Amino acid sequence: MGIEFRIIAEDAGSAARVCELVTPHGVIETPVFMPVGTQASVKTMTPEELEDLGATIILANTYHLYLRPGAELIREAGGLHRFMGWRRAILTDSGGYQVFSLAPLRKVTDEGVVFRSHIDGSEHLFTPEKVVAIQEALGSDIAMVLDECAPYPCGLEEARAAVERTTRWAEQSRRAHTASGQVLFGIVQGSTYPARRARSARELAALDFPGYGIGGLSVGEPKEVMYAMLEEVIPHLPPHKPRYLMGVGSPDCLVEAVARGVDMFDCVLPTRIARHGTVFTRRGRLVVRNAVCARDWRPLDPGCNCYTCRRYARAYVHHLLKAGEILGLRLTTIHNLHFILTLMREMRAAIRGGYFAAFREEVLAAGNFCGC
RNA sequence: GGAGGGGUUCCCGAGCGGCCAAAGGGGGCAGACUGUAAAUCUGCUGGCGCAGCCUUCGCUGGUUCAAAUCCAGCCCCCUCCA
Repeated sequence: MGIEFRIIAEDAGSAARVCELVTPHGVIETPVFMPVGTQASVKTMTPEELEDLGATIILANTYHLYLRPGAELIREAGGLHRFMGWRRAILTDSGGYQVFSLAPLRKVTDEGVVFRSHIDGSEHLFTPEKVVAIQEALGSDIAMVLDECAPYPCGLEEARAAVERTTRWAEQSRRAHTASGQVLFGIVQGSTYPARRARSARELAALDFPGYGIGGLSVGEPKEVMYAMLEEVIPHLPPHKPRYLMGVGSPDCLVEAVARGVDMFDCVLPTRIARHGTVFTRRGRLVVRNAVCARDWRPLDPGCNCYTCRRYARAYVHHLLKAGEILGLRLTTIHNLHFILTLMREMRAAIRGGYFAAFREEVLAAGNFCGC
């Protein structure tokens, strides 16, 4: 029940590395960014477009797919890949994040999480075992254990309870997981407490998962705190296993996390802000929705060779966005995913080529990408 | 020609003597967004030397301490009847 994970190159000046992760649906080069397709769809994108953009793995969500259309239906379809027409790899998140994002609609107990459906209000109990079973039915390549994602800020006692529960649930999940062709990752928690983080990492490492998620970060804490937590956690994780920083996202955070040894990422930021009218450029963020772009005939990011930038001016994309045209959402999404996926490709090349330090400086010089 | 109804801040539209610079939408302007309850959410939207003052509710006069609100005349618009 292992997973093939090879280290291809390591940066001399940091913990950054290039690896290959072998899945039943292709080999993934890391550091990798996984576009988020919560409901079996990366919003506005077709699978073909995602392939063209160079995505090798995407993310889907257990909680959402369980509620609609249901795990059984997806099993009937022949699994998530066939259901959605995506040939490459899929990672399913457990629903642990919904513990955080749907806080008003759920109750956490030692047994699991009871959610009141955000769709129809019905109650559903998610236990670690059940969440594993759902993901086995979905047939993703990588499944995640149910965890308790604590909010920020979070008191020490609350954080401690959440980690202990998460670790206990991880053990139960590990035992419950039987699917071949799918691997299950554990998740490190511990809020912003170094000792909790380190302990969580050690305990999970002892459970010998094929990979490790680092969760409960980028939930509102300062970036420096997030970086500090990574430095606390990663030394305790086995070097020959993939490390996945869950929910991160912005270009600067990506390089900084890679420099600290993270291999995998997912984030809604590029796709969400795209739909809301903001795009990434080499010089920072650009709000195409704003009036300055109304008569701007340049592409979103001069020098970018994505489909959008090759064909359209800011003025046109601005108009589409103002007019509420669906194409506008698609064009900005294509651009932002291209930007992030290209950033990751360049980062891998930089690590391999021995110039990661310079590359990192260059990305940080572009400024603050997530507005905080 | 006759009978009704109506003209409100960028647009639609409420208000029908003071609590009205005027509800609510829309539009506009800006902000937020990091394992997606998110094509969403938040703020601002007459001017100024801004705890106050000035200009604004078709136009012109008038009544009143006080009018977008009442009266008179005029100008437009809509519906119906001839």
